[in-house]
Amino acid sequence: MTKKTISHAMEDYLKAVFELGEHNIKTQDLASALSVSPASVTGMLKKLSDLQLIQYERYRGVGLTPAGRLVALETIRHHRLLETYLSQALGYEWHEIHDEAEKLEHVISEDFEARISDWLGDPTHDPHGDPIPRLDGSIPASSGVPLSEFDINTSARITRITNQKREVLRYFAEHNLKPGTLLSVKQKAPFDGPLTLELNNDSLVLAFALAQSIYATQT
Amino acid sequence: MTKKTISHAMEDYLKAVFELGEHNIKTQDLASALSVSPASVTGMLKKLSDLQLIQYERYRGVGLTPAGRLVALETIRHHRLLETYLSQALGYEWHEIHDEAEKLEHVISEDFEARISDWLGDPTHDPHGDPIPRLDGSIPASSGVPLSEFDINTSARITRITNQKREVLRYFAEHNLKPGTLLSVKQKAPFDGPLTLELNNDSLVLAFALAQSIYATQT
DNA sequence: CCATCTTTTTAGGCAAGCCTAAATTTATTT
DNA sequence: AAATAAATTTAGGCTTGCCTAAAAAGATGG
Repeated sequence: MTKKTISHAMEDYLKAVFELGEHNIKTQDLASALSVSPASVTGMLKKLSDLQLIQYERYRGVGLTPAGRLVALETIRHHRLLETYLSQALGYEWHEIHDEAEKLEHVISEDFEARISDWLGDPTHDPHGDPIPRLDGSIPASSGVPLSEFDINTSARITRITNQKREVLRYFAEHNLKPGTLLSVKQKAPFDGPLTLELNNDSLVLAFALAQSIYATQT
Repeated sequence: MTKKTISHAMEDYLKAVFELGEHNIKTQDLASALSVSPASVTGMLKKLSDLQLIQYERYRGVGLTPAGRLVALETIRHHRLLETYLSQALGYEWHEIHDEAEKLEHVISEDFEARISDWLGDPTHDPHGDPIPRLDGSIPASSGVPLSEFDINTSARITRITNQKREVLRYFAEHNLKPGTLLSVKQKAPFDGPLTLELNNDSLVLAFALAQSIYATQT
């Protein structure tokens, strides 16, 4: 069991491959996901391939090996546990947690990970509703469909927010659009137009694209 | 106010200069403190000097500028707040906190720092009794003299442990030799020989060198 | 005061990760 | 099927932070 050294940059690449779909990921997708040039991606892919963390044939896409998948999941587990901890233990606002977690995720020990998971009661989902991978690499189930797909006049409970943009998250937070919140879809304008929601005894009009990033289950 | 970028390595160098006494620090001292070659130290000193963080003339010693001192204190503040937080919020054992804090100190945001300081009630000293520098760069006062200097049959309260070695800290922790603990010095063998202490209704014989790293005030 | 010893610096290198510019390969269009 | 376009890789460079080996400066003792 020779545990190779995996750099922070490598963790970021593996995480990005996972988040882009695990298989058949293209150089350019990684480049833009990581804000790095395509040439840099090629270089790193070679290293990751040598370490057997990805499957890579030049000019074809790239995919995670089981070992690489585990590293990605471990990193994501760190990230989501940290987000949850920052939010619950230190009172971070919901839209502020991402950047701090992004820096800490590469640095914390397994011991730290275990302690915050324990403190939190081994949560299965983070404040955005994203599932927190388990130590064995399995992923807790998530429920819900995008709000944009709901029928008119149905009540729903938000389960997950997939939008990552700071400003959008801040806006969502302001309007209490976060996991757990109850609402109902009042109107849907045609041709993928805005939805009119009712929540907090108030009504809110939401762009279609934003409604696509809010998942909910019918109640 | 052009805030230059200061790398983690630079923070470590500045912290080391501070901890070695702030002024007249020699290349070799830094090299061994940082487990790095003397040549590497020279290289880094040049960079820090260009950034006006240290005063440096080749072949002479090195000292901190006011700006460098602030960076060092900021880093130490992070470290000691983290040690305190890990210990109090996450139940870390007293001897386990150093390594984790060492990694986190370079990564946390000012916001994180403020939040844990607040959670802790703005503590002035960390679990080892080391003072936590304030935001303005001032350093809370510490009291106590080494146990080795106490007279026989005096009672004392431990205020600080300056020993850094993991195994020693573990040993101290086992015997409850930590800040706050009450004890009395029963015997002192001559020629800097071991001290016999009484604490926890038990007696303990302690090497002179170890007693030098335990500070206490008379009670 | 000079020869030796120690400390420090210079010189030259290496690995990570990134870059741009120039091939090269694959994909698409006509 | 060629021509063009797009994606990817190669080539060559840069910075950071470390290294070793050799040169230079400073300290010391006879």
